[in-house]
Amino acid sequence: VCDASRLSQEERALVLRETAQASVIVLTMVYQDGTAQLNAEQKSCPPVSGVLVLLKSELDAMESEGCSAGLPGSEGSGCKVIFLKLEQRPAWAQQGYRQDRFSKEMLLCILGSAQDVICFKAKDLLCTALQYFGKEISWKQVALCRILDPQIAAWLLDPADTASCFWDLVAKRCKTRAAVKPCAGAREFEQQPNVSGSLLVLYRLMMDLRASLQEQGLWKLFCSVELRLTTVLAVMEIHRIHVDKDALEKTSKILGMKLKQLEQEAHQAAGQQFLVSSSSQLRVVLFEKLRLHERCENKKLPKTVLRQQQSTSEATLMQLQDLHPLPKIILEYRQVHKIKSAYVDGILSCMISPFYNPKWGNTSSAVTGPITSKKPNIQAIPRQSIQIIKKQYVQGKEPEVITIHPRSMFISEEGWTFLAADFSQVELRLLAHLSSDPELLRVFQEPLAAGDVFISLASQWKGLPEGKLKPEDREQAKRIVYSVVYGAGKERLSEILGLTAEQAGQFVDSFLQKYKQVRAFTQKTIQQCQDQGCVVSIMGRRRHLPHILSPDWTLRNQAERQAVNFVVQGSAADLCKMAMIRIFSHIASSPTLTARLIAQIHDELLFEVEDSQVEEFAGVVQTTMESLQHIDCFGVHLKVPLRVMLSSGKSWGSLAELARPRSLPHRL
DNA sequence: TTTCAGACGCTAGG
DNA sequence: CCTAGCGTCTG
Repeated sequence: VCDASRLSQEERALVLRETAQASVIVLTMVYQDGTAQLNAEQKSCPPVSGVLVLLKSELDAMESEGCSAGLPGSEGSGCKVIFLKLEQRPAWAQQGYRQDRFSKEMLLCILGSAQDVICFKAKDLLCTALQYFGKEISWKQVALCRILDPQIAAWLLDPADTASCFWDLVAKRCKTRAAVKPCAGAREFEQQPNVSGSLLVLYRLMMDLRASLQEQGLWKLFCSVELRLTTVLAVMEIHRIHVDKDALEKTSKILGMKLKQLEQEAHQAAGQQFLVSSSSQLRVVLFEKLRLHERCENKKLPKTVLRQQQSTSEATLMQLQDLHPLPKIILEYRQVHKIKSAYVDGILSCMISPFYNPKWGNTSSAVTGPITSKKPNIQAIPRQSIQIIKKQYVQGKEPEVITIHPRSMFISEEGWTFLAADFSQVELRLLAHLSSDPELLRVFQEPLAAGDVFISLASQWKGLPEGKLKPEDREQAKRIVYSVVYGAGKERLSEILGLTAEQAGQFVDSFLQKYKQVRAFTQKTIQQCQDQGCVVSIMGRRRHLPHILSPDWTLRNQAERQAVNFVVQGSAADLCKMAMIRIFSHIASSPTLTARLIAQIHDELLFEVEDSQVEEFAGVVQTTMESLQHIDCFGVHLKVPLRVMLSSGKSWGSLAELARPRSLPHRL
């Protein structure tokens, strides 16, 4: 290993030339505690010390076949390992800029081109690199980079096996492993300080994974979706969102007071002290002390899944609220408590600097394929605001009503605007496409599709004109549709709808009667899963469901629902990922556009756009997203058009719908 | 006796 | 159906 800081000017130039010409580059980050990205799962991420770069100038087929002796220490010809020191220094201390500059130059050389690079946990590396570059280099300069990440490759091969550490992956996926380390256990090998040897193993691992991906026809999906998404996510993660910290702190206090007040009310209603947030204590009060369940024997109260006890869930409390004041109080308590703990205090604890900036992590490893957000979970921040009535104890003052909306705490920067683009009813549209149900297709294909889909669906289903429908009809139609999409049974639906299982079952039946092909699609999917052991999404993503043939009725039924659910949800995830990539590329290749992707809330993309570019960019987003009806390279041709709703505003909580540009008619 | 990880319950999002 | 995350309760 050669330390870049010890190289002479001439040697550095040579290394840069070699980098540009290298056939393969393998990278890993090294942390200040001496561990690397390849070491076992680290809980806390220690500060970065640098990057190890392995340059491989010639791609010898022999080696990847496993024919060479290939002991980790004795790299064959054409290999060079360089250590790049990466240290964040305060701006005033940038004196050692020479070495600094070389590291940056080198990294840019590696990440700025489109050559193949291999890195385990590529997104982390990209994030640190981007942060290291700071403002000197625009993210657009690394927008084209392609980092092959074995973790993602393995996940694509089998989404079920949870993200394992590097050495587990090697053990599981490396066919040439025997040649690499004849008898040593992974642990022992891991202890070895020979990181450059590990880099060679990393290279082999990726080659083997590539072979598996190619065998299974997943290579294209890997390269043109997952790989490119890594960059999109890294750039998104670097961007910081402005949060109104003062307002958050203020609401935290208000909510705290409200909780105390509700707690007292609950104690009073119950006639005793108890821990309101504890479901087990609440169970005792509701069913042993007050015996409320005896007063509603006609209704079936839900039980907890594992212990078959009386549940205290929302569904139960809703049914009990006419019998006693307590359930209502608990419901409100829980709602307020949830908002306070997860979305106000939770966000506050995620903020780093005293002023603002929440950071959001993003992993690409969930079973169904969608991206998920963490710390805070931006995807689960309540859509609607809640009303809080603050009692005034000062004489003569009216009770004050306060609205609390966690989303409105997210504010755009000065001179910038939030733009949200929402794929309307993607899942339902996909269901229409996948099932080819004529009635369902008609809902979307008719020119009147400009209206509310659920209203037309409800009217079609119930045989009533749209004007005669009540809002409940729409809501019911929506819930039934999604429970069918999600594969929920009638028991589950009855809970959601607050009806008996029989009634719910009737609804589902009458729905499936009207849309016959939907049931056919469900059965076809299950059949396919039974035949092949897996189901496939619209762009070729797979999920293996071994339980589909299980003799256990519960397991098999679950697998059947998962199969159907995966095809619809997984395909929706595909479309959203594709949308992110396309829009990202568009911005990256535009010299003027500066819009940044901030968050993805499943079927909604949230951008921060310079005020002057909102109109132009809105057009780009809409055309790009709606054009995903046809994705030629994946053979995707949806039978229904895709619709995108746009809205914009200065805060995430107050977005106003944007008029649809004239140039984009409702239908082509 | 105290502490802490893991199981369980609930609910926000889609 | 599948996420994340907060809170109790248990051993």
